[in-house]
Amino acid sequence: MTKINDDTLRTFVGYHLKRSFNVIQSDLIETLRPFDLRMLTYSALVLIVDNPGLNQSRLSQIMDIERPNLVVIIDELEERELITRERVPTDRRSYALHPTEAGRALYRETLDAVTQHEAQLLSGIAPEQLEQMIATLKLIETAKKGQA
Amino acid sequence: MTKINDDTLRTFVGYHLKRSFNVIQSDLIETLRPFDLRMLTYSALVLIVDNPGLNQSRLSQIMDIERPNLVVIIDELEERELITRERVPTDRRSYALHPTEAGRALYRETLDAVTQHEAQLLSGIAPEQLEQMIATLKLIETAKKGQA
DNA sequence: TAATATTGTTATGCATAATAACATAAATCA
DNA sequence: TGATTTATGTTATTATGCATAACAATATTA
Repeated sequence: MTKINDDTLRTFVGYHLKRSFNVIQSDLIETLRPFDLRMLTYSALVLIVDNPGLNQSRLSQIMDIERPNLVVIIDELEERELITRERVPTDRRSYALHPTEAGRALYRETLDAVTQHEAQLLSGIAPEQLEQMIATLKLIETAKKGQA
Repeated sequence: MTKINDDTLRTFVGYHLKRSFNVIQSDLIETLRPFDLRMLTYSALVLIVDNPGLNQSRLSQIMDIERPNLVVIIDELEERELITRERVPTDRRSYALHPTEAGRALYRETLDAVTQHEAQLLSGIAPEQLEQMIATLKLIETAKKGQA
């Protein structure tokens, strides 16, 4: 069983990003499973609770997904009565998204669970080191627009 | 156009990882498009060139994907005559994967392109800062097994 | 030898993500 | 004002990534 050489791929920042993200993602999926939430439905719920009244267009922008892909997510949250779609009088094309009381309750429950699971997963890493990394990740996030 | 609040999601390391990875991934997809390669077919090609003779089982392990999902990737690389599948005499269940000359040539071309594109994308970030981040990412990568 | 495990494969399903086309409504502009 | 353009949400469609079950061929083990 000779060890496989991935040194070439290791020269890419993206390779490291993907592999580490996979670990966190697996953990998150397991954490959300008992609540019957997927990553995207969870993200959407959090953003709606924190930004009540926003519309789907804005939500799809911040979530970095296309509007058509958001429709099914919102459908699911609405069907489960975690959020509501309300016509906006001043712009009858769009819907204002609001959490229900059940939505807010689920938000609190899941926030606790997700926070604790991630903290547990990363418990072996110094907080300052994580903060340092997040600062660099933010630079990458804005690299597209920021560069020449 | 009020700014959307994603402070809650920003408390999660995974959120930052995902957003920054998206930026790098978009760039990589564009870089690979002229070569008609996707991320996974590219990764597989690189690993086969760097580890000639390995089999699909081992390759799927290092790539962190399930064996069934590797089959189509290998099919494509073989069909394009970038690699070959060769029966192993000592274990007739498995195939030894080898790059063709065309495969090695494409490897060299794409390696240059990918390296340069990533360097350009991240040119605004200090190399030491990136190295520091990679060290942290490696810790996360092994967090699953490493923790209690 | 019989039972078990491994390799590669097919089939299948779910989640994520992108595009085209459309109806409705709003904004622009000429 | 009326005509054109733009924005919002939607449906349909497609590609990609990723997981599981089941299987034939082969190898290993008990």
